[in-house]
Amino acid sequence: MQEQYRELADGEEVEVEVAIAGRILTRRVFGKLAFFTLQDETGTIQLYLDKAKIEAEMPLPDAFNHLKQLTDAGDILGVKGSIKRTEKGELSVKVSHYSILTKSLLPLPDKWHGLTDVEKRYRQRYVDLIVNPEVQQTFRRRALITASIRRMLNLKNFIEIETPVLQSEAGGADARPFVTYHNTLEMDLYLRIATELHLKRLVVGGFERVFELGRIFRNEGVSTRHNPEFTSIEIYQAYGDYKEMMTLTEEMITTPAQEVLKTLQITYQGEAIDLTPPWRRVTMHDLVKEHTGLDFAAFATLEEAKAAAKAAGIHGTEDCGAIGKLLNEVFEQKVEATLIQPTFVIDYPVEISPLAKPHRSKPGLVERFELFIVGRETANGFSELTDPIEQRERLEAQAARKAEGDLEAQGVDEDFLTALEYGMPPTVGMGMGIDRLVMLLCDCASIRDAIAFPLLKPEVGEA
RNA sequence: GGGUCACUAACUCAAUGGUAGAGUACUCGGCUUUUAACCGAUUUGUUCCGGGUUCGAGCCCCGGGUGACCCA
Repeated sequence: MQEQYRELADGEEVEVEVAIAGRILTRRVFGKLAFFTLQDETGTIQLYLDKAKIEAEMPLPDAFNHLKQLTDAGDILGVKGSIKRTEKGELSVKVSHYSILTKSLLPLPDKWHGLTDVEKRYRQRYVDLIVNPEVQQTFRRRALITASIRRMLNLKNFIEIETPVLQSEAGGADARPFVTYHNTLEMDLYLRIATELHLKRLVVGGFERVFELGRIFRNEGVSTRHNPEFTSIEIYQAYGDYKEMMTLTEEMITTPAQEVLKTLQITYQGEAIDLTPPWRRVTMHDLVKEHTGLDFAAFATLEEAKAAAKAAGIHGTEDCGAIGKLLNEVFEQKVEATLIQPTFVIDYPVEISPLAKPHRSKPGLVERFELFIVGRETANGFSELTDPIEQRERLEAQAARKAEGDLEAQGVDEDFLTALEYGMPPTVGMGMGIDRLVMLLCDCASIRDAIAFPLLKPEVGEA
């Protein structure tokens, strides 16, 4: 409505009948005249409430005083009237009829300072949404972003299939699962920690382009970048390789950026980010060399590499039992935080990539990429291991760690191995955290600003 | 897991170890062009919880809770 009557001059009126409803945000009341600010989903508009007009039009005696006395900020009001831009330039609905639709029993937070207590904003998100319009905008954008990704993938003939949340074996990632119990089956079930193993079953079944955008659960701590339930997208493409998947990953971020933000030049926490593709693709070896001078291709032994890394100021080198792990350690300590602009780090050591297929030409490496933006891992993809025998060995190694007490290790998913034994086509897969993507595109400092109802401990005396 | 900080009225915030306060909101009165309207009046409390020190604790000490930030 603000848009529709943009051209209306100050003091000018239009004889149309409009009807709107919304929440009263502020009230400015005089003897025989009042101004309310009304908010609905699309924005705010002023109500011009003239005693003479209302009482001429409404049958209720003393209608104006009723309105003055019975309404508070926070109430939901429906009105009919005409359009007028006031002498002070504020577009208003000149009210002829009103109806109090819902009474608010609790007062709204301070109209000037608003609700700033972070804890209260998360605990009572409904109040946060009423008084902080930018919060609504984030969740509106989040919905548009996921819709955009789905639309784009559907156009490329990817289909979304929902896979089980309740699983008898939680696999596909290294993480502690949530455990629950099925009463009639008398068995423990786990909430999924990834969608990977079921989506791969679908690839075996003949779905060549499949994805799922959905909630997964990991039984871990809470921080500005972690919420125990979060949303991921995993996507699998048969007969594709990691280079194609990198291009698709670019599109999965630039498409929503372009459609929702209308730009590829974004700002995250004051840092300018250019999303214009193609993004830099660089090997982990080259990046480490670039930032530290260490050339891991030149080291003949683990001991030699450790000594060099230690000299370069890397800590925790003793825990690295393989050259690949050491390389990754150096990468994490010296390179990761510097990758502000979108960068695909490629060709990972096999030691830290248990589910990825060996590199076609570089021994000891796998065809894997991770996407970094603002120093954070944003996506992870690789050509999938399809060999059922090797997969069994790797899962059994995991199960052994689990038996030794590693709570994040996976068990053996026998049915998944059976699926692989029927034969899985060469496939590339990719996973991306939707909450972190929303954080990036909506400039959220905390993951809690990208999740409507983040997990909080109950307050004492509550619940 | 470790460290730092915060928690006082519905909201935003004050209060040297000495009577718990202001603004907003709410309630009442006045006002026909406001934009945090204004003017006047009234009211608003488990100072996060539990101990301790003290003649006296919102403030100091110990323990706990919730949250924020940083680190691992």
